[in-house]
Amino acid sequence: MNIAEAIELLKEHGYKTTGKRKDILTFFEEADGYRTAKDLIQYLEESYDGISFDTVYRNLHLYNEVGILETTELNGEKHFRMNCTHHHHHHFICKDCGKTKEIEVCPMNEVKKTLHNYAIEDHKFEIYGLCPKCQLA
Amino acid sequence: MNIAEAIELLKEHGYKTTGKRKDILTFFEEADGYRTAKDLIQYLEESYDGISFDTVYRNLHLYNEVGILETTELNGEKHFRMNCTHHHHHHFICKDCGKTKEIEVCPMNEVKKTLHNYAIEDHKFEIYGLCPKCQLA
DNA sequence: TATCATATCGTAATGGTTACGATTTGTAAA
DNA sequence: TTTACAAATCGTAACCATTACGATATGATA
Repeated sequence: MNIAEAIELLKEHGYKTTGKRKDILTFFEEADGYRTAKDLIQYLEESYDGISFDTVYRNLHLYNEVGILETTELNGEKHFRMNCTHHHHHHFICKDCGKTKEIEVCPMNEVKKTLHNYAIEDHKFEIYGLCPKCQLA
Repeated sequence: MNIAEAIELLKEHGYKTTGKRKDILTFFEEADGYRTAKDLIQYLEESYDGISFDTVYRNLHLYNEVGILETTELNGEKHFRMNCTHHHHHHFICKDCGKTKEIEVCPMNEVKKTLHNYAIEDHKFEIYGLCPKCQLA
């Protein structure tokens, strides 16, 4: 998902294009990994003095709903990243910088065989640790 | 992990055995699935009027540290269950009742092959949905 | 049974998130 | 281009799970 696609998606859903919304997209495009609401607020405050929590959280939820962002919970805090739409995969997540590496392995087909009569709605497979760069730092 | 093992484990680590600590163990043994701090407080208040948050959370953390409980985060709230010590496995978790079913599949060996130079510290593989009982209810 | 480290209490503080009335601003129609 | 209005944002308070702390009570050991 890139910025142009995201703006198009918002328009399709009838949402307005505002400066802040564009800046939020820019932030996540540059981030290339998971970021928190706090990270985003810090970024936006450079351009907008006194940005409202309401604006930040409302847009994060909106973006998540329409599929621009995906989210995961780490240490009691929600983290967001640009959605990878192309195909199903999972992530290695660096605990230090938040950057992710795609993992192609998904064991769900195998798992489904062992879960007769269970209604599977969702699954989460994440690997945590330090990326090569952050090990050196 | 059963209650006797857990109490033994606490003693080994030099922690005292109190009525509340035993009751917390009873709660989780009967629970047979993931429960929140709130659930536990509700249970303890039946026997102890005005139980302190401090007591509840301190003991939950303690139990997690010594390996009596394992924990996961669902919907922004920490959930705890008795630790399954016997072997490495993952869980299907029912969104309704919190009960779990063990999943023997673990794709980490395969994943490790694709993560050269990454320092893997941890991983999470969980399946969410409704168990057979909760689908009927 | 005396001692003392540990456990608990009562409650306030913290941190992330949500909510809301008032105000501003894109957008599309006139 | 102006108007009209729904949507977006602001400023701030409330919410909820969790953490923290000084004072008090209580298991465990000697």
